[in-house]
Amino acid sequence: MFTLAEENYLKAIFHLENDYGTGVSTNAIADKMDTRASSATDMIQKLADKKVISYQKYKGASLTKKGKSIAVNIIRKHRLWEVFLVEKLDFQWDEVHEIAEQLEHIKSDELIQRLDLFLGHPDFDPHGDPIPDKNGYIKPTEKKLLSKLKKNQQGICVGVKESNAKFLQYLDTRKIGIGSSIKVIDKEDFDQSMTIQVSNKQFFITKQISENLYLKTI
Amino acid sequence: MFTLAEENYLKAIFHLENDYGTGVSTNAIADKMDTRASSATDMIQKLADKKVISYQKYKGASLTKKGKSIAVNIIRKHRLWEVFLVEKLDFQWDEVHEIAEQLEHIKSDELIQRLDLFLGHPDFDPHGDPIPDKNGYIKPTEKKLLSKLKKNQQGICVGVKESNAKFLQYLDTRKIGIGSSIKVIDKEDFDQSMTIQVSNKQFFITKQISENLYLKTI
DNA sequence: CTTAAAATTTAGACAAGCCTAAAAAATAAA
DNA sequence: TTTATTTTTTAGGCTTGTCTAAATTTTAAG
Repeated sequence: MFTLAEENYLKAIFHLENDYGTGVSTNAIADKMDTRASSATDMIQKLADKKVISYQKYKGASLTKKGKSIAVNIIRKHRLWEVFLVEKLDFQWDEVHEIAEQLEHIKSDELIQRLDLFLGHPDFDPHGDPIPDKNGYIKPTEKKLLSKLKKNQQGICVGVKESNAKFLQYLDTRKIGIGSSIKVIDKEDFDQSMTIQVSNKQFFITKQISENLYLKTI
Repeated sequence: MFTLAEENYLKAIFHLENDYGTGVSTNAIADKMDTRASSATDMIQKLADKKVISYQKYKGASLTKKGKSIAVNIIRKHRLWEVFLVEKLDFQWDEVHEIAEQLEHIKSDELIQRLDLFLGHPDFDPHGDPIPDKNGYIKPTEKKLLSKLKKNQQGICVGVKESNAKFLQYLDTRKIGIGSSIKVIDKEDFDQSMTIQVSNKQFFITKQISENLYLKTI
């Protein structure tokens, strides 16, 4: 069995490997976990002892098959709970992360199986991230950053890159959410700013915004 | 803020005070927490420092107003989650305790408020125990042990005293659950055994059983 | 009322998970 | 390639919550 801290480290390493490739540095882990490098080293050594990461001194860490399976399962739980919070308890999508961080550590396979059924086996969480199935399979999604789209291209919003509350609240004021259809009306070359259309309304966004919105292009 | 261990001790002390009156002994707490008396002493001292119990060396402990409010809130969360598990996820009432033990420690007032609403503000959990309201008020219930009933008296099953899985499973085989109507057909004075009737079927039970079933008498 | 037994507390240790400070290794710069 | 800088690890400590063993207090028994 794994402790809460161990689970959180495994999750962090998974996300880091996903975002920046295999072989995660001690500092990167410490950073993600908001802790010191020495603490990260301690935990890395413990996780290596438990065979959930492979690790050589000074060479960084990466998840073993077993470690990855544990991490993916935690992510599955996290995302299912987020769906529950938004769909059933009417939370806003920018309010659920912290609570799901707690709920993801509840230990009961039966619970997650039933929750999944109760929610109708959802494929995506409220941020548009795919929910791994019970075997840990993650459906590959072809999502593009809005900033990659050219003039007149369009797509469906499936998620955000940075999910800090301020940004999500900004999106809410513009009525942009998962499922919103977004079309690029115009794009300025020199600063990458865009005019976009969302459900009949057009407005202007900066590069900062377009680089943090994922679309599934049609 | 209180740690998981602290919350569990507070809950244990609450239940002990409820069942056996005020001023709970160190041994009783250690027993309930399945730990050693010395460990209980340590925690008792810490909780006294935090003003959530009042305590004098060698004299036992009891919850302060603040401590009681924390304990009741945990119990509220526990029982709401139990309702969720049974009503929404179709768990059996004997399967939910362990999971609720974990869920009760999730920290979010907003979550519990919304869960309560989602469940329709239930008054009782699946074991027939009352759910404290958000102010900590517990509706007083007049429940009697089945063993206290005389021949020909009857009542509605509202809960169990000991809720270990084996006992609950026994009840299931006899189709006894919350809401079951139970009538005492006959009672033996010498060993307190009874013949009872549950939905047209009569059967024989020992004192052990009748002392662990709570009925709301009509 | 004095002693024996039981209950409780204290003392000292240990694992988990964190910290700071210092040492060692790897990488970058001159 | 030698030095300086950054990264990583080690060493030693701290807190939480647990333990055993020993000391103390309370309660029960004679």
